[in-house]
Amino acid sequence: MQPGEAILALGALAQEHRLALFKLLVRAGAEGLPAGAIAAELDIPNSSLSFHLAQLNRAGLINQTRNGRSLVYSANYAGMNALMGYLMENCCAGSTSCGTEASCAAPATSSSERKSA
Amino acid sequence: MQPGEAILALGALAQEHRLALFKLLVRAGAEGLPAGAIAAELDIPNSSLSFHLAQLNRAGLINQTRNGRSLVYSANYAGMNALMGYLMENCCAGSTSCGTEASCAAPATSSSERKSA
DNA sequence: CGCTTATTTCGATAAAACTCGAAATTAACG
DNA sequence: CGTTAATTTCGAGTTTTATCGAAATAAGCG
Repeated sequence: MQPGEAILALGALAQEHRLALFKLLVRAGAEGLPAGAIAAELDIPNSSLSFHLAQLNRAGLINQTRNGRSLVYSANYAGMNALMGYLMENCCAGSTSCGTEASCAAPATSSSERKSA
Repeated sequence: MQPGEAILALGALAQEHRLALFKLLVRAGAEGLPAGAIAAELDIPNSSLSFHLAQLNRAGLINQTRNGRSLVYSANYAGMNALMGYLMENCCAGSTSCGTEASCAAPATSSSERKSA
């Protein structure tokens, strides 16, 4: 993951309605929810919701599929996990004493990401 | 963690310079780095850096201590982990089949959850 | 096929965030 | 205690982001 992608994802989540929306989809699981149901649940005008859905989608945090007339959105767990890994990579510069101190609790996979992941 | 806190933290990280700054501190580990060294490393004017440091500090993502004349900043790993846990809490509404599918890979500890799931 | 419904795009407005030089502050050092 | 070094606050200009109604699009349904 590159800095620009992480900023896109973080910025997508750093907004009241979008955070509520993402967490709603996280709770909903793989089935996801149609846009209309989300708008009703969050009490947001359709046009505003569409804007926010586009942001989350562009950031790779949600997926879109069609079911009949409805567009169904679901959380992209892989994207989320990639983001979290990126934030903690190279924690403490990989020092071994770090993970043992309840810091760097995240998986210190480091894995030296390829540039073109 | 409450939504407002999460938004503050996510917004703090959703910015080019602040993300670079945070990751710099994550790499630096518990020792941290003085403000001046950070400004030099990131090539940001002192006044701009101060603005960004304040944002990260307010979001609970970094700590500040004094060492001689320098103010030393370090990553707050606990704050970071709290944020990541919040984002994935109630993943798939707690269904057991979820964690096994490479979704919800984050620890579904739901440790500090109160009643309000 | 046309009709219906779900969702997105457009446009204008309002609000918030970023930048950075200069001045002010703060604390250590001699 | 004055001086100096490190950092923050202030102010003004620029850029980005959020909001939402109305109109347009797209796709299923009968």
